Amino acid sequence: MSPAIPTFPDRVYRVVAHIPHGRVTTYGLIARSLGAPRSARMVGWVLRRTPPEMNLPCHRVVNRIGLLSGGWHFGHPDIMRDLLRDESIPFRDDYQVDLSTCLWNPADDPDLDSRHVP
DNA sequence: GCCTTGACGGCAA
DNA sequence: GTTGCCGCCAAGG
Repeated sequence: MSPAIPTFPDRVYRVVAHIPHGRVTTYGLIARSLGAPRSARMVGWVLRRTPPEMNLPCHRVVNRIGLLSGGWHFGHPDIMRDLLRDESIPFRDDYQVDLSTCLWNPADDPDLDSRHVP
């Protein structure tokens, strides 16, 4: 049978699904954990096409400075901001989270096999 | 079939 | 410290 090679979107979904409650990560960290440190943009492209049926915590993904760059994709940045605030995620500004205390690195999760084979 | 945009990031000037 | 450009890959006009 087909080995079911995990596609790029599948890997992104898996990482996002493993983001702990009350924590956030960045597009760059996700891309880097997938072995494509320069494809952070692709992560955002994948998340934009994320089916809502997956119920992925895509609101826990922010850019490298903690800004809710994808807030408008939830209808309004306030929606994303409210979701994060509901998880007690500290905010530095109205639309910027404090990565210093809630940043989560996918590579730090032992459950994730983010090791890319040569 | 070509050009522009896009939920980004790193580096140079 | 700020501003701008390039890279990456795909979809839309």
